[in-house]
Amino acid sequence: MAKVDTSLVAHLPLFAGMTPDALDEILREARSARYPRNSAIFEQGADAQCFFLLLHGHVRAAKTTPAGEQIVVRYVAPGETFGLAMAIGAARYPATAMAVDDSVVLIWPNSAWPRLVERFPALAANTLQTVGTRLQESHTRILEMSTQQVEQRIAHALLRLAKQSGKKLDHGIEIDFPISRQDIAQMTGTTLHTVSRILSGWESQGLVESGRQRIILREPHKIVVLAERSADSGAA
Amino acid sequence: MAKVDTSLVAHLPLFAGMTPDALDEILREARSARYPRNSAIFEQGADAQCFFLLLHGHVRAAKTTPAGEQIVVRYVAPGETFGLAMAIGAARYPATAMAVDDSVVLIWPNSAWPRLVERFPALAANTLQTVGTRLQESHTRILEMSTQQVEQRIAHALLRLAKQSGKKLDHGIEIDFPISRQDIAQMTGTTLHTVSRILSGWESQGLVESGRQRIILREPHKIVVLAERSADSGAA
DNA sequence: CGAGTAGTTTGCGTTAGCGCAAAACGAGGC
DNA sequence: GCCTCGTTTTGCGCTAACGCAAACTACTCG
Repeated sequence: MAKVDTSLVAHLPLFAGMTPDALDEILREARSARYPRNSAIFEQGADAQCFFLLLHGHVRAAKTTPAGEQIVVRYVAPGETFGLAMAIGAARYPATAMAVDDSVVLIWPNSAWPRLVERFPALAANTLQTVGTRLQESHTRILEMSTQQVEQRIAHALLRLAKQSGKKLDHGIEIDFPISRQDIAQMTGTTLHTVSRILSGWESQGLVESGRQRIILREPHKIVVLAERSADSGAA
Repeated sequence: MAKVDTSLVAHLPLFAGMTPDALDEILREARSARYPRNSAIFEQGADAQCFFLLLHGHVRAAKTTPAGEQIVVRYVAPGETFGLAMAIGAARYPATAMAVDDSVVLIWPNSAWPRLVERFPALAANTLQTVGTRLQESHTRILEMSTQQVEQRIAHALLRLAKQSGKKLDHGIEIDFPISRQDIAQMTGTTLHTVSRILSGWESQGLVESGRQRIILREPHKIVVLAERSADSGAA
């Protein structure tokens, strides 16, 4: 098994406040794996046997209803953990994780978690912080879904993606992984039709440039205005 | 300051796996306080200086938009913690907490948290579990808001409240604290008008009995059916 | 290079649920 | 016992967004 270079991950929040030795010891318990684009990393409902740290690529976590409808829980960016079912006391994965781009991950067996936490309590504290942050983001999303209309929710979603995984171009910010209208719909609680209509509208106003699984924000500032305007303030 | 009886709280998930001595030491750092009905415990945006454990009563955590709209994040039941801003790395409270019934809480200064966690790592692990559970519930709520219609969401919300804070009566289950149509609307992402219409409908079918800030589920089983039926299956 | 497939756009009819407004109700205070 | 105020109910019109269907586009694979 190839050794993981500690310098690549030392700065991550997960490892905040740890000595190089500690980090080394933690990394020794992990193996790494590569998942090609569109391959599943784990399935919702499966026994949770590992937890993951994304090194390269992008992963989509999605939840499916009994009726087969899906929502996107989040997109995982490099440096973030996912599949923490065991840390939060779940025996099964509550969502499906799929690589949306060729991805490289570190994998720890869940059996290592209790031992690591005992030896390095900072691990639990750091994880608590990230889970807490996600909880807050979740609440923000609920607030948006309750109070804003679709156009604003889409604006917020794209801005968040741009912030998390945006690649600066000279003519705007490109979202750095393949994402479909359907995906955006599943992030915002709407339909791909409505997303398509709204993006078409924005495109004709020069706010975005978009194509097949590809979105470039050309006028991020104007999209911020869209996102923040309150329900009543109308169009031109 | 009155000493807190350890036997009342020893069984709580927060203190799982702790010795009586440890528990005693933790409780020594807390003070208790009483909040009358409809009084605020902390306000969204205020400096987070304490965290809380609810002993008696019920507390509503709500988030407000800049425009003044509110959503209910959750209702806190006795035995649950709230106001954990610091544990999850936030300097300010992300929501407002208000006692919906006369309530008694334990209060720790945030300054005690790092020390307690260092001395009792199980505290961080236990908190991680509860925060993780809340995160999952949050995701479930997003899933519901995205895929279900209002009637089903209300059904789910009431069933959850009944499970968490239901009082068994011989003719049904009563939700054990004052809750208005507006509150339910803010839990489900709809308006008090729509909630009122739907509850009226249920009342005339004998599914619930409800009045001013008071709801009794008369036919919980039939409400479960409502909650679970998929979008297409129509009415009689 | 050509067929097939997955993603996107767009038109059109429908509707769930909103928003306003007004009336009815009920609990608590004086 | 009467008045007041907050909650609930209900009618009515409206519209944002859905859902279906069909056309269009652009990768991918053979």
